[in-house]
This record gives sequence, C-alpha cells and structure tokens, in this order.
Amino acid sequence: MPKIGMEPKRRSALVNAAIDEIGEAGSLDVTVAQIARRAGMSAGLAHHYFGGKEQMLLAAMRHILAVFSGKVRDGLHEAKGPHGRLEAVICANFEDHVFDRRKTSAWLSFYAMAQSNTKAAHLMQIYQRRLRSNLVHDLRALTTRPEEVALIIGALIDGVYLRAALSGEGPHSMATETVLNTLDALLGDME
Amino acid sequence: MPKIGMEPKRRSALVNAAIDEIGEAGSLDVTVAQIARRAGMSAGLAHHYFGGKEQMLLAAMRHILAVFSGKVRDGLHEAKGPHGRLEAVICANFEDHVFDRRKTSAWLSFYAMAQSNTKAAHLMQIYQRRLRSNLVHDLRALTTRPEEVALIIGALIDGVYLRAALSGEGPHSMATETVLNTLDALLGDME
Amino acid sequence: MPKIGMEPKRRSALVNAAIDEIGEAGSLDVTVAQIARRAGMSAGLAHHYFGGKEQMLLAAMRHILAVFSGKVRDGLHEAKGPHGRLEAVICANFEDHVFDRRKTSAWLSFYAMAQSNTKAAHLMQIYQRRLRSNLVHDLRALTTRPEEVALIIGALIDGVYLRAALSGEGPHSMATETVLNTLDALLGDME
Amino acid sequence: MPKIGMEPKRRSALVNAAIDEIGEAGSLDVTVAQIARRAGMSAGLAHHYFGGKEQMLLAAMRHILAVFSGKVRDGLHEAKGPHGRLEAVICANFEDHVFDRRKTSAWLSFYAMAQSNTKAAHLMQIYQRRLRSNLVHDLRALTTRPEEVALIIGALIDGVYLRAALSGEGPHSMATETVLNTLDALLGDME
DNA sequence: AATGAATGAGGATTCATTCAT
DNA sequence: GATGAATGAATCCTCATTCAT
Repeated sequence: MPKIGMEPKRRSALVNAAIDEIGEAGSLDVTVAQIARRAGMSAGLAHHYFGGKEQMLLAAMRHILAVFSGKVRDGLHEAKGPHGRLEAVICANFEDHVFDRRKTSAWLSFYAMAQSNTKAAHLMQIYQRRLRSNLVHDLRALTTRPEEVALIIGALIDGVYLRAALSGEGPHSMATETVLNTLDALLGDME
Repeated sequence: MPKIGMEPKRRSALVNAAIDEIGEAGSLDVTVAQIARRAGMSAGLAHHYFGGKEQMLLAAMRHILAVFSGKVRDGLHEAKGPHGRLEAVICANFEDHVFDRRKTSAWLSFYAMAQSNTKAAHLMQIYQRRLRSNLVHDLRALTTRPEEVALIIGALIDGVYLRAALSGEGPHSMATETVLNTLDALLGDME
Repeated sequence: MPKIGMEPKRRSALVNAAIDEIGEAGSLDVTVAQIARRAGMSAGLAHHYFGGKEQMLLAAMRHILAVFSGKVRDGLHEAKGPHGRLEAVICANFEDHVFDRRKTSAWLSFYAMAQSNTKAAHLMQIYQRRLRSNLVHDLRALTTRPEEVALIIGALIDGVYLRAALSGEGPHSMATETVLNTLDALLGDME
Repeated sequence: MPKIGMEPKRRSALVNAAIDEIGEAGSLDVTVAQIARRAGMSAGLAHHYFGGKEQMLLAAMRHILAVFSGKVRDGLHEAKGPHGRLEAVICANFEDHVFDRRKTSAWLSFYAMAQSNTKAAHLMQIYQRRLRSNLVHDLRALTTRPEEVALIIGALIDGVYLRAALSGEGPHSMATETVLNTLDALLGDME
C-alpha cells in the first residue's frame, strides 16, 4: 500500500472528505476521525499530513475558494463586454458545482469560523476583495457609481447564497436571475 | 434565600450572558460554565433552569429575534405610508441595538447553528417569513412585483448584515442607506 | 458524596498518590488516570483541581520539599550549638520519612524534571539555597571557610542521596555517619 | 547505494544524535523521529539498526560510559604514584568532554532512567563499581579506611556532577578542586 | 539498505450533565 | 433554590513501530 507520492492524494482526499462531512453535519463540530474515516485512512495519518484539525479545515476552506475562483476565471474568459462579464461573475457564484448542498453548508460554517479564526477571516477577506474587484472593474463602464453598485451586488450575492444554504434547496436559476435583475435595475436607475 | 420570582431573572441573565459570551467568542463553542459564571451563578443552576445547553442557546436566539421583532413593530407604529413603513422595517434591521458587535456575532453563529439544529432552523424561518410578510405587505402598494422585490430586499438585508458581522465594524448608516437606495432603484425601475 | 470543602482533601490525596505512583514507576511517565485512580477519583476531577498534569507534579514536588523543610526546622529547634545544628540538618536529610523508597525515587525524577521545566528548576534552587544557607550559618563559628565546606557537604548530601535512590536500599545510619565523618574531617583539617 | 560498512556509522550517528537531543531537551521525552532526523536518516532506519527506542537509549548511555572509561584509563596511564592516580581519576570525571552541557544533561536523564529500566540500572552499577574499585585500589596505600573514603569521594563526585548538571554551568576547575581538597582533608584526618 | 506511508494504542484535556447536600 | 463535587464520554493529538516498495 505505501506507495510513493501519496501526500497530495491524501491531502486532497481529506479536504474533500472534510467538506462533505461538514456539509452533511451542517456544522464544524466534526471529528478528525470522521473525516479521516471518510477519506479512507486513520486519524493519525490525517494529523500527519495536516498537523492538526484547524489546518485541515482551513485547507478545505481554501479549496472551496480556489474552485470557485477557477469558475469565475473560466466564466470571465468566455464572456464578452462589461455586462457579459458581470453576468459571468454572478453566474459563477451560483453554478451547480458551487451550489451543491454540501458545499453551501460547509461554506456557511466557514463564515461562522471566520469570526473566531484569524486565518479563516483572512481567507474570507481575500474572497470578498476579489469579488468586489471583479465587479468594480466592469461596472466602471456601465455606471458612475461602480463602488456602490459593487457593494450592493456583492452583499446581495452573499445574502442569496446564505438563504440558499439555510433553506437547503438550490434554486439556482432563480438566484441568478434575482441578482441579475437587481443589477439591471440599479444600472438603469443610476445611469 | 429562596426568593420568589427568581426564575425569570435567572433565565434572563443567562440568556444575556449567553449572547455576550457567544458574541465575544465569535462561536458557539462556549461552555455552560462560562455562561453561568458570567450570569453570576453555577453551571448546575443553569441546567436547572434550561434543562440543557441547547435549550439555553435556543432561548438566546429567540430573545434576539424577539428584541428585533419588537423594534420592527415599534418602527411600524410610528411610520406613515407604505414607503415610510418599508423604511422603518429596513432601519429596524440596522439599529444600534441590533447592530451591536456582540449581537451580530451571535447572530451569525445562530445562522450556522440553524443548519444542524431543527429548532434553530425553525426560528430562522419564522424570522424570515415575518420579514418577508412585512415587506410584501407594503410593497403591494408600490410595485407590481412585490414578491420579487421582497425577496431581493430580504436577501440584501441578510447579506449586508452578514458582511457587517464578519468585518466587525458597524457601518450602520451606510448599511441602511445602501438597502434603501436599492429599494428605490427597484421601485423606480419596476414601476 | 459531594460534601463541601473537598478541595484540600482531594489535592492532598492527589499529591500523595502522585508521589507514590512516580516512586513506584521510578519515572515521571505516569498517567493522570493512574494517579487519580490511586487517589480514588476520576481523571477529570484531578484536572479540575490542578488544571493539568504539570501543575500536579509540581505540587507533589513542592510537597516533598515542604515536608523536608519541616523536618529540618524541627531538628534545628531541638539542636544546641553550631555543631549540633549541623548534625541536625544533615540528619534531617536522611530521616526515615524522607528516605522512604518512594520518596527518593520521586525525588530523583524531579531532579531530572528540573532540567526541562523552569518551575521545577526554581523549586530545586530554593531547596539548595536553603540548605546552603543553613550550613553556612553554623559553619561560620567552626571554620574559616564556611562557604567551601558548605559546598562540599551540600554536594555530598546530594551524592549520597542520589546513590541511595539508585540502589534502592536505604542505608540511613550509614549515610548520616558518612556525611558527619566528612564534616568533622573537613573541620579538623581546615581549622 | 547499499554501501558496505554503513552500519557502524549509522549506529554511531544515532547514538550521538540521541545524546545531543536528550541533552538539548533535558529529558528522555525525545522522539525517535527527532533523533533519526538529527542523525540524517529516517525513523524506520533507526529502528532497523537498534530494534527499538529503548535499545537506542541504552546504546547512548553505554557510549557515554565508554568515553568516560576511556578518559579514566588514559589518565591512569600517565599518572604516577597512588595520589597522582587518584587525582587522575577525579579529574577524568570533570574533563571538558565529559562536562559538556549536553552530556551532563543526558547523564542526569539516564540516572532517572536507571530507576525504571533494569538494563540501565545495570550499566550504572558497572560504572559505580569501576569508579569505586579504582578509588579503593589507590587509597589502600594512603589510608587505613580505603572503603570509607572511596564511598565518600564517589558520592561527592556524583553530587558535584549532579549540581553541575542542574545549574547548567560547568565550573570544571572548581569541581575538581573541591573534590581534591576533600580527599586531602580526609586523608590527613584519617591517617 | 532505506524510505515514507500507515496504523493504533494511549494519554491529556474538556465539558455537559447529574447529584448529594 | 442553589452549589460545588463528581463523572465519563468524547476528542485531539503523539509516537513507536511495522511494512510495502
């Protein structure tokens, strides 16, 4: 069994297991043993690879953010024009992969974690800044108050996501449409 | 020593202590002993009055919602006209008392709790429905799509609150204005 | 069972149990559970009263030193004249109570502990300084080099004790005589 | 890759690493992994060569004793006359190499180990007997009570060493002189 | 020979909860 | 009513040791 180059695989398996476990439990009160078992290894090995529970959770959080960032980047590549790019960013937030029950649930738990964990808070900040920066960049061409609209759209995305996470359903299309409509309303009004 | 009418005082003290403790810790990982000590009594007594930690936390959550509901009701009493009433509801969400650092922090923790605790989820639902109902009621007079606008405004309130809770600051006026502006943009556009 | 004022009794029982357990094991590799069981309580309670293993061990060390100090004080009270007092100090180091197998064994373990634990090192220093101070005080009347003789006698006491601890036997009288004879030889020579 | 004659080098490296690690930590609570890493190999290989942690520690202890014995032997070769030989033995105990901070620290830890480990105890016995035998042999020509003086000098050496190990300083010359002076006092007195 | 993977037992610590007084 | 005593289960983490390659 002990092949070489296991570390990346193990780490990846643990990260996914952590997200799933947290998602299912709906809370961070998940034991290392549970995660490790789901990832098919002993708790000791999990510690060996991550050094501790906290770092494992942070890695999971980082992974969620990385996947999400990738989606946004992909979406932006294909989009054309400022409005198209805004749509792409918003859609990326509500894509099926991101909107998976387990992911949203884990996400909300990480939100809570960010309140007591400095590193988690830092990760959230990075995500929020990146989102804001993307939005502002394309809003400049469409409105005289890009900052304000970005603030609203950003908060709205979070709010819609939050409600989805809580309700447990995943009204993907509805969510996207809701935000897009608001965007257009704001653009139309502030023009 | 066995004074009469101690129970309400004890319960109230515990609820407040729980909110403060959770708020300070930024998480629900708070011990019964801590809460009880802050409330000036033994952990055993806390159990006596609430029967368990979970019920104590739920009582704390209920209390936050109750205080908030009271604020909304007060605001609605003084407000005039549909738009004025909408303003009142929104303002109530960002009042100083509600927007206190500790309260927002506890609130976000309860959000997370609602994912794994059915009763907590139920309380959140009640709050969301009441908010929605208030919004829809007054939006009927101002737009042809009251449901949709209510959805957006509701999500926006949550999103703004969420960000405030995370950032730790309390940009009260900004928050209120942001939501109000969006409301007007939506009304203007959808009329 | 839960009577009031249990704390001192529990702490005392734990300290004694710790000394016995360490003495029997011949090492500090003793579990809190073992100590607690010997003291007739749960491991949780042991933590409740001491806050941790280290503090429990330090309390045990302190207790050994305190008992020993008491013996020295008692001996000095009854002794007469400088030489009599010196004899009393030396005898106190090899009294039966102090020379009990378990105590010596624990003592040697604490010596080792003092190398990695600052607080333990501090306790050892206090003991050594007190011994030295006692010796020097009475040697002043008997020799022109009290400091030097005190150094030798102090080291000799430690050495004899160390060997006794290692050998497991307790040649009380021999030990005492050995040190006393050396003292007299030094005094006779240095006069 | 499988070089010939690697075993002695590996074993030696591990023994030295163990002594250093124990010396630095000031305790036997040192992991095999730490020792192996310091010796530049994997923990698995360390096991391969020694069969277990205990045997590795015993080998380290044996090594310290062997180095020390060599020093004594060398000293005795060059010394002349009974008194000169006694001086040589005493000096060998406080030579720089032996008196190195790390070595003394490890030594004290091994003392503690001898209480719970039969093999370690046996090694200590061998050392003490050899020291005693050396001392008695030369004391015969100088005093009528060689056994008693040997006992005192032996215990004094241990005591001085113990204090040096604890204090962390290495007052080499002082230590040597202290013991030598005592020796002369005893010889002068008991003649 | 040598490594890194892997395990599993064991230990300190925490804490909700119960209970005698 | 109120307390502090007490427990025991649960959890994180460490580490010696084994093993496939």
